[in-house]
Amino acid sequence: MRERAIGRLTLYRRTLRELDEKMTHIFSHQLAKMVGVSAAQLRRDLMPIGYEGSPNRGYEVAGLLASLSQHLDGPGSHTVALIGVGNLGRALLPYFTARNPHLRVIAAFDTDPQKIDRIICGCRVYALERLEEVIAAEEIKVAILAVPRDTAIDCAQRAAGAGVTGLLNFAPIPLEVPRQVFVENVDLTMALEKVNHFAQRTVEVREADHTTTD
Amino acid sequence: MRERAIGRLTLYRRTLRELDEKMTHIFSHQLAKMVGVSAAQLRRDLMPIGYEGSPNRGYEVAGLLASLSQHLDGPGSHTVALIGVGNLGRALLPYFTARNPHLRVIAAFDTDPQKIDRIICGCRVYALERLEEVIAAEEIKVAILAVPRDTAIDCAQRAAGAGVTGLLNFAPIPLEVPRQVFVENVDLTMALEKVNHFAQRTVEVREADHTTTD
DNA sequence: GTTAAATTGTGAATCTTGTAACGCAGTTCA
DNA sequence: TGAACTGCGTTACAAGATTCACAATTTAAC
Repeated sequence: MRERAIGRLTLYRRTLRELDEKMTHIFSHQLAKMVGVSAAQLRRDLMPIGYEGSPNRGYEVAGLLASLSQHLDGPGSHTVALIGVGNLGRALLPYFTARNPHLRVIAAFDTDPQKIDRIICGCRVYALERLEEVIAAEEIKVAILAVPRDTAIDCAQRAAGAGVTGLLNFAPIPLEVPRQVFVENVDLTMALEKVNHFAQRTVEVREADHTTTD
Repeated sequence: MRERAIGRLTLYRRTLRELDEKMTHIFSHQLAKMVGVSAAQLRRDLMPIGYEGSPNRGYEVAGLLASLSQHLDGPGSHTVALIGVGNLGRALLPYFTARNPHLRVIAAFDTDPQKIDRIICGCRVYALERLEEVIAAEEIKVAILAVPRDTAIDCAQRAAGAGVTGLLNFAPIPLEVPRQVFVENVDLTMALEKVNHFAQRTVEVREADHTTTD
């Protein structure tokens, strides 16, 4: 399925989870508004998962939820490793732990001896040398990469070699991994600079508007 | 200009900044590889900014850098506000401060009395009530929204009302702001779940491969 | 049982994004 | 000098995503 759509499916699921006890049915336009997409897009996204709503009653919340989860989660483990426990890593740990009980971060890795063997948010920090060992033993398939840029490529390759098939990469550098490994890049600096660009442009537009209407 | 392309322009600039002292010229395919895009796409992205490279010598690093910055940064202030100094906010502050000297986070806001008036990473934390006042006084145009979901919409509206025209939103909820305000949503939970989905799928594919080749 | 209202699922159209191809201009080397 | 490279800028094309529009369908009301 198309990548963007999968991302939105997770949003639908998250929203539905909160609705689950409040209502039994929901219309596409209602759910769409809560998530911030158009109703047409939501319906199109749902098409491939095969769950059908009924006209005049919409989707059954529980049923759609189950159907979404079945499609989103595979048969695998749903455990995650965090590589790099720096500033960002230490923030991501409680962030994900608090939000998603289904996806547990069960192992972290760092080179700092101060951090090794400590337990943060219920997650043990291992020495980076033990990356392959622990990932293989726990059969972890997903890793969050929050290491400095210079070590990112190496860490990614080692993780992939140990069996990881999905990477959430915060390092601003293209990773080099086998094609079957899925990589999602999150570049926060890029995002902020992009916002800045359009924010500045809006200032110009506003000023232009001002002068023309003046 | 197209939104995706602007994001890539920031990547080109960032990479060029590091190259600036190492080499005077660079070819499109070299820079493209460092950033992780195709050479054709890079050249295409550069088209609208009007900077011309020369065949057989490529682009002049310093010149392209200047041209990029001129197009990316507007005439405005280049200052940023951080709204919400929780786990994520406290991590983002040093993250952005360390990485981008051009884009300075100069004000943070929170409701926690413990944090108010403290200075973190050279950035003062104000009471949330003073949001409008400080943003207007400092003429801040860009804000990072790292508050709990329930307060995000309200904070966004207040920021927009005070003159902010660009928002980097980490709250997993659609904001309601005037159309001219640019919003970039970063949903970390969605990103991780997306990675998980494709990681699990890869496991299936691998197993399928295994059985067929077996 | 029939009608009316509302919503779904989906084909077609539109818009956006990425890729490939190609002419052109410098540069090098004979 | 000119012939052959090499890489740039641009245009044309393909792929992908989003929106539009509407027939089909279900329920509620009468």
